[in-house]
Amino acid sequence: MENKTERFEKLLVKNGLKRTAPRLQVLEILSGRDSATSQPYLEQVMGKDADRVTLYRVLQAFEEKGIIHKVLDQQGTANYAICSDGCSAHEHHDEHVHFNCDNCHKIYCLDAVKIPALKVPAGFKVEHLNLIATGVCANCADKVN
Amino acid sequence: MENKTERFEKLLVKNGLKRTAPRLQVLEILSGRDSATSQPYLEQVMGKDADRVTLYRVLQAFEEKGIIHKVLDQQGTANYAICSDGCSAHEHHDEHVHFNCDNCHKIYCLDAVKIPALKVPAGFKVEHLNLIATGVCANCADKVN
DNA sequence: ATTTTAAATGCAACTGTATTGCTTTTATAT
DNA sequence: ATATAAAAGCAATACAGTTGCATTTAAAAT
Repeated sequence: MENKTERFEKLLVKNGLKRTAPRLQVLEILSGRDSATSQPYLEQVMGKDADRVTLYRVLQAFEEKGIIHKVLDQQGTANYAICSDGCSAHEHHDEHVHFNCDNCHKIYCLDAVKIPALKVPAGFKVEHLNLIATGVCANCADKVN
Repeated sequence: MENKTERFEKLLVKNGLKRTAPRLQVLEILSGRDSATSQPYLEQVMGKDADRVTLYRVLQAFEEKGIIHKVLDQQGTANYAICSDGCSAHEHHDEHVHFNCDNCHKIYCLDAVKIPALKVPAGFKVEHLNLIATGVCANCADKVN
């Protein structure tokens, strides 16, 4: 079995992106997390390994190539999670529900929960659906009484 | 028939808020719009009639009293729209779908379109649902051919 | 009508997220 | 080994939103 770094390197090359240290490190971090990740978080854990601006640009490049997808938290901060298979630069297939925990503020991708189709008023043309549920996540259920 | 300003004044008093010029003016503006409104927009149209901070505080007070509800646009900026009847400080009943136009960037409240109930994984407890559809609105349909 | 007072406004400074322009470095192709 | 286009680094800036504090004012009390 090939190791993780090799997989990430192939992923970059496949998308026409150079194999650089900041990019590999971001992929490493994102893949090790169970919830969506923001630039400020990456900046904090990576310290001087990467410039603030580099992180923003890495995230933007990954999103454009369909490697990660963006979801805003309740403060309006962008958070990113690795896309499930089937996403590409041309088309994102990430129309699953996101869950925003009021307690720990993590954002989970509920990949199994799809967003139902919607009937909108005449004239409106829906391109994408974005459903964010807020509440208490499974990990916090105990702590919150 | 009582005039609009009288209605707004009663609305403020009913919610224990003083009848001030900035508040009345914000209600006036919000009621005259067909889409959700941001602080920066209010600041722009009101000019020196109200301080930036005052507008933020007015919007916050209105939201707490259930007079308006908040919806984030795709950039994460807060936008506000007047609540339909039935909202109060204790409970918001604004779980309708919001529509974010990719062309004019307006945010519409589709009051008629309710968010369907959702089945989430065990352990997660859903408190609120927030569904934003993006695409092209009825007004822009022609322009975008 | 005048005074009192709690609430609201205005102003200045600040925080945090994100972006832009430009220079330097580096991965990859030649 | 060299050339070059892409990426990273750095500085400055934009923009939404917040906080602390002094001043003003709506509404209540006298």
